Amino acid sequence: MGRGKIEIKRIENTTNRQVTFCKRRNGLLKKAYELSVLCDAEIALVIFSSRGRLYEYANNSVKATIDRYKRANSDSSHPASAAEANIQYYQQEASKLRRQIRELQNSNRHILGESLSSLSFKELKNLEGRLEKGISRIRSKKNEMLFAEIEYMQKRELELQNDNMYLRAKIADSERLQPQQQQTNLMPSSVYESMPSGAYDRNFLPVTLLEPNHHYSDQDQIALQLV
Amino acid sequence: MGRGKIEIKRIENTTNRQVTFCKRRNGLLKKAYELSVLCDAEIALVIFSSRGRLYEYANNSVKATIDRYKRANSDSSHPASAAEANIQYYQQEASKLRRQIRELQNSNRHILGESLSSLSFKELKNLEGRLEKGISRIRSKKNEMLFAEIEYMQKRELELQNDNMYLRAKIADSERLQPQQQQTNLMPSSVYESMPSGAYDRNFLPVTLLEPNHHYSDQDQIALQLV
DNA sequence: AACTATTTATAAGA
DNA sequence: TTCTTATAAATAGTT
Repeated sequence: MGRGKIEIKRIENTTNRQVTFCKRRNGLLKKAYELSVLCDAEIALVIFSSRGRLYEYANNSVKATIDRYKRANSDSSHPASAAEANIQYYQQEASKLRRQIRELQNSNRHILGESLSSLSFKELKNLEGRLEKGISRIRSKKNEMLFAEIEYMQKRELELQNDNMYLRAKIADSERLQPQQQQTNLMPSSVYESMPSGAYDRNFLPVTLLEPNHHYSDQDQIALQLV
Repeated sequence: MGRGKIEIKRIENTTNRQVTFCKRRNGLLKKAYELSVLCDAEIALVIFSSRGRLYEYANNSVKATIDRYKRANSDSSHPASAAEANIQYYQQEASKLRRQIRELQNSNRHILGESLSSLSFKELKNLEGRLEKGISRIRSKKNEMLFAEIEYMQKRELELQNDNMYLRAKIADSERLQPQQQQTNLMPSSVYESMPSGAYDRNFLPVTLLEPNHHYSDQDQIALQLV
């Protein structure tokens, strides 16, 4: 594969041999990986370069696969030791778990509209239905959060109005008791009086976005635009 | 490398997976051989198919190379017994896999609109977007299948019409040659003549639902109502 | 480390 | 399974 064809025999030129080793080693490792994934095979690959450097690939672990190799070669005759039995157990466990993961990943992919080719029309229709239900639940949840936030803000508004009234009453009192003092700016006109109150007829509402498990203080407010 | 590109993920279709395994296994063994010869490397390759069959390649011997591998790995760290190391490895592996499963299950649940309480508003919005994309992909796929089916039916209709014309011509011929015989019912009026032909102005169309990887015969047709 | 002309591998179909 | 063929991927030789 390349500019020219080469015979399969030892490459005598050292540099050339090293470069080719590097390229083909990577190729081989990649192919081993692909085979293991595509075909669900257990693979162990150990490579020593001519200068003794070690490279390896294994989808499980080289040791585990080699153990299995030894067992497979030993004719299944002699009884497995306790340790081996243990290892077998864990290997089975792991492969069960991997299968489960594959299934979940598939289902996840399907739900997000990927790898759909393997599905039948009926399955697609089913999936569509489930997605629609999911999306509507998510929207409900969003709405719920928004309304909770609005409610919170309305309560807060009332509190502030009450405080406000109380403060103004207090100021009015103090004016009555000491009318000779200058008090021009002590009683600002309230924002709440200069616009129609009540949240329902607002088109835009800055709300604090409630974060779950977050303790609120007046400092950390986030403006959120209702869409 | 082939008629189409494939994703590197487990091939779900069993036959397909086995065929691919056979081809790629041979490819991998060949590559391992070539690397060992070209670059004077020591290689051991062990492959277990998903059904447990063993394939191997080694230029020296698997055991010798594995021994060298063990020696190469054993300096530096203290030599825990192979069995112990294995068990540790698998225990870690299993717990990693279980965590992964939990995460996937969570994500799956969220996608279907369950267990939403732990999500923030922003995460919900994000999720909504992904679901919308997913649903639109699913709908595209459904449409694609329906259109493919319609196209197939249109082709089939044309074929049948042609056959029909051919048969009627033949009957007409035979009538001309043997006008003395009774032939009252030999030439039925065609369905295709008694209704406006062409699929475009139909509101309802019975279609065969193409199932992927299914070999079609005229026997297994499924009526599908277009919605 | 890139680049590319070729060779190889292989996916899909028969 | 095995063969064929169109296409994707790997890589030999070069810069």
